[in-house]
Amino acid sequence: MNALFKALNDPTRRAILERLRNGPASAGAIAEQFHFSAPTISHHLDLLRQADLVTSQKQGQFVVYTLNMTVFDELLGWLYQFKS
Amino acid sequence: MNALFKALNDPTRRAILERLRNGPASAGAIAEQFHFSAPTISHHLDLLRQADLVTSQKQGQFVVYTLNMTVFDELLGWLYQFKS
DNA sequence: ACTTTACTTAGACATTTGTCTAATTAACGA
DNA sequence: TCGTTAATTAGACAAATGTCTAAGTAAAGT
Repeated sequence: MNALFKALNDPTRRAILERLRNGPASAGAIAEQFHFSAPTISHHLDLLRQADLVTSQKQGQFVVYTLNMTVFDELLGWLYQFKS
Repeated sequence: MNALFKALNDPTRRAILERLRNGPASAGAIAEQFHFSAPTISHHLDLLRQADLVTSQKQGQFVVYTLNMTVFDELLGWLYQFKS
C-alpha cells in the first residue's frame, strides 16, 4: 500500500501509466515521450514495478513494460471504505 | 491532483482520514492517537486540507476537522480510465 | 488579569526523492 | 569480433519531506 501511493505520487509516473493504457511499450519508447534522461525514466519504471503497477519482460534488447491493473483493485478497496 | 496524491502518500495522513470516517474530530483528539507531536499532526492536517480531503471549522478553542469525501470522486475518475 | 488549554507558525535538521552524468551489462548487426 | 543500440546501476547533488522544539495566538476558566 505504501509502495502504491508512493509510486502514484509523481506526475511523470502517472503519465507513464497513462501511456501504458494504450498497450505495452519498451523503456526506450516510454522515455521518448519525456524530456528526462533514460536513467531517470528507468528509475521511475523501477518504482512502478515495486508497486506492482507494471510488469516487465525482456524481449531481445528491449525491456517491455506492461500495465498491471489488478493493483488498482487494492486502491479501489481502500477508497471504498470512505464511500458510506 | 498533485496535492491529492501527495496527501495520500503518508501512512499517518491516511490513518487520520480513516479516523475521520467515524466522524469529525478536533486536532487534539486526532493527535492523541499518534505518538507524534502536536505540530507534526497539525502539519499533516494542513496537507490534508490543501488536498481538500478535510475541512476545518474553529469551534471555540477547538479546531474541528471533517472528512471531505467529494475529492475521492476525482480519484475514482482517474482510476476509472484504467478499468477498461 | 492571569493561567491554562488548544492549536498553529517558525525554524532547524536528518532522510527521502527526483534528477543528472558516467560507467556497466547485454543483445544485435556488420 | 567490434561497434552500436537498449537499458540499468552507481554515485552525486539540490530540493522536498517528516519530524522535532520553541515561540506565538486565541479562547476559556478562575
